[in-house]
Amino acid sequence: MPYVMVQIPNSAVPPTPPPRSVPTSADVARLAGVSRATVSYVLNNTSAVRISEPTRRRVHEAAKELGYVPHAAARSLRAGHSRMVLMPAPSVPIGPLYSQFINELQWALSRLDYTVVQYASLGLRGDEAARAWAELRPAAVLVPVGGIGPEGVAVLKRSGARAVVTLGTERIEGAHSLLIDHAGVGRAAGAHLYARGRRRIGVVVPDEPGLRVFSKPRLDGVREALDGTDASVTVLPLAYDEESAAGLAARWPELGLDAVFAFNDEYAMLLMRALQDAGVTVPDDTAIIGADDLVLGRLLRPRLSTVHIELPAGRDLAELVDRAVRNPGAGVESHHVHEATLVHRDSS
Amino acid sequence: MPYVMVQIPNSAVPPTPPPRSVPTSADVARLAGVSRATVSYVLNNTSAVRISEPTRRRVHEAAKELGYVPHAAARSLRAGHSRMVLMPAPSVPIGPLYSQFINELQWALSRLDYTVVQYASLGLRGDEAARAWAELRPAAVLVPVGGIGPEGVAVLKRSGARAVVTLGTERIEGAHSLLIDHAGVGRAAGAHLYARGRRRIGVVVPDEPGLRVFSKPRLDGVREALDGTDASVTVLPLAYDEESAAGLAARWPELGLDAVFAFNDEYAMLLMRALQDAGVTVPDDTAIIGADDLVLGRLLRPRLSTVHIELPAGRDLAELVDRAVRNPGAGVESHHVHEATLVHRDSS
DNA sequence: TTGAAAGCGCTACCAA
DNA sequence: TTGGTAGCGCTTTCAA
Repeated sequence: MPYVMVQIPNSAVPPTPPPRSVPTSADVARLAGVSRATVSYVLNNTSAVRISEPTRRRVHEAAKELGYVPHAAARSLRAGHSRMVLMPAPSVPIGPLYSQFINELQWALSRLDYTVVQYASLGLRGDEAARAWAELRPAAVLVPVGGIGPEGVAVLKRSGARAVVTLGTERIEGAHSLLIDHAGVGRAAGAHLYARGRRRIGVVVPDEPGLRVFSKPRLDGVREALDGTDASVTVLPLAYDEESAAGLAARWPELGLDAVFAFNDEYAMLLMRALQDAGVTVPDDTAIIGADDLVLGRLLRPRLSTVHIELPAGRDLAELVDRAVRNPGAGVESHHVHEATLVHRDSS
Repeated sequence: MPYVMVQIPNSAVPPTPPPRSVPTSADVARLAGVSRATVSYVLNNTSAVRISEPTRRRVHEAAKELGYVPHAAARSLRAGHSRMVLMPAPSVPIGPLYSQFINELQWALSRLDYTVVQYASLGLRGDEAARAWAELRPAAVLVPVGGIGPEGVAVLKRSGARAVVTLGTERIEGAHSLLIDHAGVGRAAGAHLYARGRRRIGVVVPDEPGLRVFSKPRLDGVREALDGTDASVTVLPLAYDEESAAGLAARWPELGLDAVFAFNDEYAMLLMRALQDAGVTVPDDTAIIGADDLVLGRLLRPRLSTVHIELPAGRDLAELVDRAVRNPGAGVESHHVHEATLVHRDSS
């Protein structure tokens, strides 16, 4: 273990106070001298029923004294539904762009009074994951990318999910789909490099399998843009470490590339450094373009060209979810996220 | 809205198949022609009871046909406990170091058959957050940093949490505490800069309030290391954008600093670029050191000195949680995470 | 204004 | 080997 015990041997601590069991609303009722119904009315501010002020006070005091906290599972079991929005937790560290987006989204959903929960379904494949999510009976499920198919959507809907929203490159049957145009990112990059006179174009594809969902359509986009031209596309596998980058840079002369689309700005930075260390001049020998328009791209020299992609605003997506939850009967919608736009700086 | 509807107007879709209600184990029992008890035995592989093979088959088939998925809330209500480990979702994009750590941890806990859930408690302050978490009746709660106090821990324990583990700079009464030595990071940086002959030392403190929990102890560490010496410490507030960095760099001559500890590698990169653009030479005019030992530090020129900090391995932490859950009566433990170690490269 | 009681879906005890 | 059933904690209808 990389750490070291430092304090409080087990025996030095009073063996936990009398393992008094968790207080329930019945306990509160007993202590306040009222019925469980009254407790529920008071604590939920039920407007259909008027409770006298003294009673209210007694209930609140009893609840506070016992440290009563309602039991969400019991409540939603009784209610027959929950206000939980479930998202699978990303299984690989996703970049700052998506972290930011997820935060915004969580914030917006909280404002709409949803309980947002990221569920780690690491081992699970396809439908297994959907089933695991369904066990929690969420009101809505928001799948960032490629983690679900039509059968998964069906499982969730059958078990009461009022909305399934996917966020990715393709439309999923039965789900609201937000289509992010990753292919468009590749197209923009490819077209730009071509327009700048480049013809032998490399495309970085991260080794990280979790990034495949992004890298595949981006690569396809480059191919599309260059299809029917005299330009060639070379796939360049790359791990996110110096050795891998140096290895790639060492092969640069034999590859004979005059441009590279580096998947995103972070990989672009990695590769650009390795190329520069190997004596390749950017952009004269080889042009480089990244994607995602991160801050770090502006800090590089030469400044990094990139493809900016607009993710849906957290608020808008939260509203889509809310609409879908409130009106699950309505048809499924598909939206296209704004197009990718090219940001030309000095590296291309 | 930054996106555009593209397909399937509401009216073009069959208004969702008859909103058949969610199948329960009773439905499965009915279809299979057995009792609910038998269904439960079969689906849970209850070993204390032997069910005939034909019956098992009938139950499994019925379950599959109905698309039955058990209801987690009902189950844990009945069981009186859950295997949920709850972590608050970070409210600001936390760096790659912590993302990586959280992933590892989730993986390790999944292996131990826990359901790991990140809960977004964005609006909530202090005890409110603890109460919200307690409503879910998690078996354990893992609070990455400064998001809980002793009262919060008490609330959670009262409502059945068998373990509360904190991960931060200080020990919290009643919780298992993993102490990460952020002050040690600052101390290492400060001592290093002093040893390199620097005396007028700046310390970057990010404007981002969510990073305060890290930046405060790191700053304190620098002060500790320099206390009683002839060196001075200057606090440098900085936002993570180019303008803020350029503004700071413009004031550099009047600040007269010969070294700066830049909070972490990302802020170091930002500041280093701004300083270089302003004509400040690194490390001759001003030494820079970062922290967290990210890949990007090795990609800068000069290569960035940094402070490496070893986070607990996900597996070890998962085992600590498991131990605590299985034996909640035992005393609370505090552990020190490994010390910060200095990585000297070219920027200092 | 308050209380009694049913029932959400599930599991586990006890009987058959 | 299988079924009946109580009860987990909560809300809500109906009566008092």
